[in-house]
Amino acid sequence: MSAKHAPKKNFLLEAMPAAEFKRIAPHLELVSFEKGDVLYEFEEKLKYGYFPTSLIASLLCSMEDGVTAEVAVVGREGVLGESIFMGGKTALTQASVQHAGEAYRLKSSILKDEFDQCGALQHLLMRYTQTLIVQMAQTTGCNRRHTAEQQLSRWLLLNIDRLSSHKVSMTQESLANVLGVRRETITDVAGKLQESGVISYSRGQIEIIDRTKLEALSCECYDIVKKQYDDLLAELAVKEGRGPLSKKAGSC
Amino acid sequence: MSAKHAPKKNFLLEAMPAAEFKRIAPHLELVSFEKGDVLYEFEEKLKYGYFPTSLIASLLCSMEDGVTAEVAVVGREGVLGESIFMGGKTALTQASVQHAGEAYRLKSSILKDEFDQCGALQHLLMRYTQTLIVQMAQTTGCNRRHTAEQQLSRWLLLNIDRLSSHKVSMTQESLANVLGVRRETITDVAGKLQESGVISYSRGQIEIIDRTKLEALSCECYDIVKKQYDDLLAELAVKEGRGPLSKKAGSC
DNA sequence: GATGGTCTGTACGGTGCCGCACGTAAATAC
DNA sequence: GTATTTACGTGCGGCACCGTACAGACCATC
Repeated sequence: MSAKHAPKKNFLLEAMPAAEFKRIAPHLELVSFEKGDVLYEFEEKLKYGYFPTSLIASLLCSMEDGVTAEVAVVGREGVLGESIFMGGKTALTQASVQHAGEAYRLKSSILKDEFDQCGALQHLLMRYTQTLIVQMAQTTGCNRRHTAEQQLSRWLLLNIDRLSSHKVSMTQESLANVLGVRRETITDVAGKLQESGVISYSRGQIEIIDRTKLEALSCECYDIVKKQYDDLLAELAVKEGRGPLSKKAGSC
Repeated sequence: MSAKHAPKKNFLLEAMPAAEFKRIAPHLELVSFEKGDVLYEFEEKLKYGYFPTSLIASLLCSMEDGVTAEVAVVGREGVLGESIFMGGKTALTQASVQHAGEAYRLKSSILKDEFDQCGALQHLLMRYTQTLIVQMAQTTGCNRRHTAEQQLSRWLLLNIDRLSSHKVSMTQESLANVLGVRRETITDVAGKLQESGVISYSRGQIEIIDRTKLEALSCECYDIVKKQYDDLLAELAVKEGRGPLSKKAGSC
């Protein structure tokens, strides 16, 4: 199931120059995942890196008592399995599929080798890792300082951005897991959002009715992460047409 | 004030092969910082990367209302200013000095150029960035799930590890800022630790009396971050003698 | 159309931390 | 040695979220 040139969109793959993409294209496999699938566990040896096209995954920190907390959201703008190219062998977090969909997977060895060519892919992956770090930092602060309502709003916004849809499929139970709160707290908070006409919610189907209100209810964390994401995309778009990325010639 | 070969210890610099170190050595400047100094603000353009030898800095996420929350701790095992080599221009977080001390600073351009040689330094910095990511992820979860007492214990342990001392100089006010809680909460929690003979505390001087108890009071987050840190150090030690790092020959 | 599973709503006491206000004691300044 | 600053202690009401328990509402299946 080797991929044609960008049949489905992953923004990082899309931004690669054609010559480089050709090298890895034969090794890309498009695979499907269901909600709840775990791409890898914390400290697990990584066989593949994943470039989502339609799925969305959460990077989760799972605690001793079994509860979890989301560290970051990754969709088609990113990649899963940073530690492959960052020089480690094992996963830095758990990665869990929140919205079913597809991703290109690439064997760790291939990904690492291509990364070590010090070409465009290296730049792209590191650049993306930066946005991931900012998202993690902001999530840390958000967990410390903001209310469940703000966090739910932020989460919904981050996810519909990555879905290009105003509908999210997610039970209160699942939301509680990613946000690291009780299921009842979600019932409470989501209920308020529904009353004020911001969302409608029924048996795991959330529909965003009033995005503007949702943004107002969210905290600055959304804006900060969004800005990073936008900056990254803008940068990727500039490179389109697959010219060489602006990298110092001969630096490697 | 160019540096001799490793006159003070920064573990990353120490782990560089001699040939590479020679290239950057003339550009390293040893500089002193006081507690409270801000090395860079979030989104600030970075002039220098910093390799701490004796100082300890916090990476902080600062919120709209002026409050802050610590995202990670960086000491002589690490580097400050990742975004220089990760391809961005601006700081991903604020970096604030918690314990006065020294660091080697290196102009961004020099650091970036050396990084782009795809040699040992690149590997080292990326490897370190990984441990940083794990620390951030764990801090996120810790903020979500653990009590102020657990977090204070974790913080103290992380810091004395980096100081090789059992004394920490830090007012309750400062502690409240990094942990993202009220000053009074620190009074409360630190008071309990003092009563049970774990620490002694007087006007900004904390002394760890019973490290074992402190570890018991801390959460698993300390162990996880510590393990990452130990693994990194072990890896660096193996490379000592400044042989070439195990990097695929000719990959660049 | 009865059954069992999934998903959501509600209720109640408990607690960890907040916000605020004020008091005190040690260090510093002069 | 008096004044001021810095650091710490305390007390009280409040609130967000927790833990637990249970009830209803919707869905699938047969």
